[in-house]
Amino acid sequence: MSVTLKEVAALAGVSRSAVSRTFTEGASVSAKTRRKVEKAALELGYSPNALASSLTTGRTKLIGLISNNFHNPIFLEVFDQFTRALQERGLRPLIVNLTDETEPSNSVRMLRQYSVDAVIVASSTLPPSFAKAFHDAGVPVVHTFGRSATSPEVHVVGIDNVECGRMAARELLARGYRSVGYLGGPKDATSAQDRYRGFTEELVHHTDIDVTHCFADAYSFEAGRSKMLEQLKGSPPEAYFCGDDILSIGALSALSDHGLTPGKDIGIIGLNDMEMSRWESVDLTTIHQPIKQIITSSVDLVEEMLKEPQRYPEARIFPCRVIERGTLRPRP
Amino acid sequence: MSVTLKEVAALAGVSRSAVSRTFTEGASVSAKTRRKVEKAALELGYSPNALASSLTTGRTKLIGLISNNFHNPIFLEVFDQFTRALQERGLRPLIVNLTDETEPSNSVRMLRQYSVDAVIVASSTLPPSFAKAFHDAGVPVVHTFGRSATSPEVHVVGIDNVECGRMAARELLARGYRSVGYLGGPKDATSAQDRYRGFTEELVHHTDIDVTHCFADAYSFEAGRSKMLEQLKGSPPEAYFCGDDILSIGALSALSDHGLTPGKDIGIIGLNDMEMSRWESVDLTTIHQPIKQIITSSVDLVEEMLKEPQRYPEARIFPCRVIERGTLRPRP
DNA sequence: TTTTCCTTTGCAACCGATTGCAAATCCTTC
DNA sequence: GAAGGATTTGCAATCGGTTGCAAAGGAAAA
Repeated sequence: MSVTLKEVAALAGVSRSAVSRTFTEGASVSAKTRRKVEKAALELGYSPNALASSLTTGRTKLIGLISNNFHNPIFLEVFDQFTRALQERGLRPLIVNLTDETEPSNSVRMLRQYSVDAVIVASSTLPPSFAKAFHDAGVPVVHTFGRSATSPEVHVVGIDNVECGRMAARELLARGYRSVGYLGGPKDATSAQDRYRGFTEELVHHTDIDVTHCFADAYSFEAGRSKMLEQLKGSPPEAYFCGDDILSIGALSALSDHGLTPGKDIGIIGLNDMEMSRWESVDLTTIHQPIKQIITSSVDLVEEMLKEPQRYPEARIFPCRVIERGTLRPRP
Repeated sequence: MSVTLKEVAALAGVSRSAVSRTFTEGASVSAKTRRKVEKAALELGYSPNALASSLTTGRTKLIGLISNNFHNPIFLEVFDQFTRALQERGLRPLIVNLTDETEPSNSVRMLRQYSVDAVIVASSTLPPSFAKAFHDAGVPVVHTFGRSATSPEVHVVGIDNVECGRMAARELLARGYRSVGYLGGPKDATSAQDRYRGFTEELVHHTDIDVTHCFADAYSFEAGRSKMLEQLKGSPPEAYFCGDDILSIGALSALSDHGLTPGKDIGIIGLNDMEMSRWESVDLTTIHQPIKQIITSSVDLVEEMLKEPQRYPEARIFPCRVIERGTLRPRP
């Protein structure tokens, strides 16, 4: 079927080692043999079998990329960035889509079977223990969008979710809202928990402000929408911090059902600043999360771990900032 | 580092073949040795190295998944479906993100280096020749969302784009629009071309109907929006067939800029019926493309090609249907 | 118990590469 | 032209498995 080292060696009239060496960076080959080999390789259409070489080198350049957020449009951007960043560095993403049915522990085994060089867990809804399982199995791991504080054993790249919660609270205060709510992601997601904590912490001394909260079932449009519809049945606060742009957009849809104008009747501030939030029809005030930097940094970190597997774990935290658009009333 | 066959064999007190055989379906091992081996494997935490075995078996269970549409939200659904369908069958997706910078021919070489068992080209904007390159290199390939007519050498799964164009034209006619336009995807995409052809073919005998057309630069929100803004500078037709929902949504945004109400002032019909099109705020009349069936069928086809590599190429075409929502005026 | 046949087992070669080591070749330098 | 050192080369072992083949073991039949 496909051309092997041996055939190239035969055609070039050299040993197999010579061929191998012409294709490995920094090996010792004379210009003459290199020429012969390259000619033969071209003629035969040879390119080395990465998997076979991984056997001896111990490196596959395969990186497991695990996620479970296939219903949040931000993840299209995330995948785009990740796949580009990885392939720019000659690494190949092996995707794992963690659905509710799939047993998480399976993915550890499976990725080990394919001897991935490292794993990126790209999700804020997977527990730190999940990322740690890879670490324990001896697989270098980076938890992108993970919780920074309580993950001392695993590299984390992302944002300070607690601080984002505070930031949202401050923003709502600054605009004079007297009652505010948090509409978070799933209760068991660390991001939802941390944002909640920051949000309430910031408001705890403002006893004159009414604070409520609730958690959506998922980071998805439908979840945000239905949770907001539920809220609107009662007496909702003046403004909401939604734990994610897609929740915000779901919430906006619910508002519109009730004939409420965002920014006027009810304030909404999101988190992420995904492309869609910039659309004129959405025009969502939100907290910008520097996705691209986070992802580039994650892949940098992966590369560094390949060189130095026992590297001491670190948390790389990127600052966020409020992007003012049309879904909060103006500052007084 | 990781546990190997040899160590398990040693612990279990059997030969390496015995261990190998306990882990390969349908090999001949007695219940007794199987028990011994399984015990030892469990104790050591052994799982076979898929890549090493691929060397002899010639099967990696790696499937190349190539796309370039990372700016169309429908592709999040597409990736979700593909990754699930593949992993349900024990296959692993190796993603290639074809950006403008990446040389397409590189991806052929790269995927061969990783000896993928097959390749899925999931894009309607890549030329048939791209898919064919894999075929020529001896790699089984399925072109999902590809052009059916002119690709006799490669398996294609998707829809009849010409027919969809006709369908859109008929729908606009049925609603009494007297001037209609086609706002297509990139001019060099076969899907954009075929939809255009069907659309104009259907209208060619309706000499009383004014037909115009234009092509957006990409299947993206921004491209749809800016192309529609451009159209609105002139004297636009009464209704548009947009070659994709995301183009439609971009177009809707442009309409709203001009204070035009879709369905009332200007009609829009899209194609795809992605999740977002169902959102109340979008409420897009569109032609439903059965994504899930297309993807399941693509993966089925991949599986069948693994069994029978020289399988005669076929086109699997799925019917589409109009989904009526709010962006066309009612039938008279 | 012996013969026959079927199942299970281990040996050893092989898959497509890499790499340490020693031999061979090439350059310098005298 | 020979000695010396630096490069380049090929051999052979190795990575972690699979598999054809022949030998060993077991069960059934005689």
